[in-house]
Amino acid sequence: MLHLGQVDREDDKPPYRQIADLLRRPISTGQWAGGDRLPSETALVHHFGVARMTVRQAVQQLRAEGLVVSEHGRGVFVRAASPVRRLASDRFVRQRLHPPGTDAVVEAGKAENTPTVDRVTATREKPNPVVAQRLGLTSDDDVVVRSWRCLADGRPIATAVSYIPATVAHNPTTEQPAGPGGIYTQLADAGHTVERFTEEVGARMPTPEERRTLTVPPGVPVLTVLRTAYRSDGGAVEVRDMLKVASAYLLEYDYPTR
Amino acid sequence: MLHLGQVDREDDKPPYRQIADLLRRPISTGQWAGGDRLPSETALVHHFGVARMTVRQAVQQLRAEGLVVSEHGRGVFVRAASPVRRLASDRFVRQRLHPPGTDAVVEAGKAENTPTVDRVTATREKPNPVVAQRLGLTSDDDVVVRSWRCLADGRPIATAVSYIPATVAHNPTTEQPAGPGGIYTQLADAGHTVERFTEEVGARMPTPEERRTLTVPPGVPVLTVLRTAYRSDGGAVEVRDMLKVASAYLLEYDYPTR
DNA sequence: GAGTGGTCTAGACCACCAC
DNA sequence: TGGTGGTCTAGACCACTCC
Repeated sequence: MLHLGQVDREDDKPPYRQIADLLRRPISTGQWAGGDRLPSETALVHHFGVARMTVRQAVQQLRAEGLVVSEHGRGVFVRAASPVRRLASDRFVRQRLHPPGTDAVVEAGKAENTPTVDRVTATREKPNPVVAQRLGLTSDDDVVVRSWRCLADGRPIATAVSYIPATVAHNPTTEQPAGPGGIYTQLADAGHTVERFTEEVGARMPTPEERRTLTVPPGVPVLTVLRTAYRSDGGAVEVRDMLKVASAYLLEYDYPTR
Repeated sequence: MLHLGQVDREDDKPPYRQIADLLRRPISTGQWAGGDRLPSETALVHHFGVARMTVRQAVQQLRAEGLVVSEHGRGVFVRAASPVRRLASDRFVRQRLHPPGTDAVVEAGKAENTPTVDRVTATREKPNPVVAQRLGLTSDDDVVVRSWRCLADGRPIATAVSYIPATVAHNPTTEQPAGPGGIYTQLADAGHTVERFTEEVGARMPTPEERRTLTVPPGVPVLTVLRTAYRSDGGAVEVRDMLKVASAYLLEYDYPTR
């Protein structure tokens, strides 16, 4: 237990908040490092002299902040400060466009991250209003829809859904579930060289289903990235809807003043 | 109450999750619109035939997802889908640099948002390691630190801290707490015309203190934006550390393929 | 089997809000 | 004043993990 303080029943702040504060301190100072186990709930109950629900509420608070993760039957653990992946937009695109090979993500961090892709699907559908608007289509046109999931070292870190007008993607090579790596290259081969991207970046909490798909612990938000790719004539050739586990990504952008 | 289903005690899924699912449905379908009040806890207790703590756990789940907010003594309300602000990076910069006047943020949404700034501070400090590295300084150099808080219609939506080398900012005009609007203009006047920016964008849950400063309800993450401004000679003239309420922002970037 | 967290119950008192 | 959510208690049983 070490030096954890005590709850002050005179204080206005409710006990569960005080306990959360007391637990947060050794975490933020690094006394408890990533991976360390917190004292068990029963230990905390005895130490603070409160009911178990009160301790649980404090821990729940820390979970919501993303500071700890609890594992059923094992304990509550300080979340390891996850190595941040960098997605350098420009290099990212260059690598994707020039060597047709390598896919996924360029990262500046440790090289042991092995990016893989699974859950690849490819269908032909009518576009939803947002996609239709961005691609300059009507709801009668067809779009080729591809989706996949990105993993690093086998752990899911992102999902993506790509929409391409059927008039652009009717080329058989792009019709196959080609994986994310080659889409822009294939578009270029088909005469649709991408010249410019826009990205709209936001963040929110994942839905329970997204949490399952990405296996993110509670308290970690997702970055939402909606990318549109344009040809030099200004026509949009792809809309890509991406969801990235926030703790695994740092998006990098570089732009001139004018 | 309408058509809310019932809990299936045979189901593996614990009752509180089932209840959360049942409550989520009318919210996501729009049957309960933003601002609508959910049935009271006691009503839900009677309807589902469970203990109050079980209902509270379900509601807590929805709160963590940011779907609802609870107000002490009034009820639990569906969160209004907040009007999204757009920060168009390029226009944003152009407006700031050319007409020295207008500050804050360019937004494409409704025009009734009146951006204001408060809690402006300006000090002179030694840089922390991250800032020193980015500005190419040592920990012995001085930086001029400015911080402020951005509000829209009086509601806090972002905080920012700006670091400028004292050698750049020693000009008295930039020494004053000038507010965020004019910094780049003032730098240009002082001969440090900014040519290029990089931004690193991430997301995380706010700390309790950040929650207080930004008055964000639980369940809403913050976007972290670290911007570095460069002169044409490649020298960094400013590092700006920004925190934006995720539900109020959509960051927009536009970049070419190469 | 012992220890852990996950879930649930049936109460209790309090603070806040609207009427 | 009555209804709302906020907090707390003192139990209970379960599922999971590790030995």
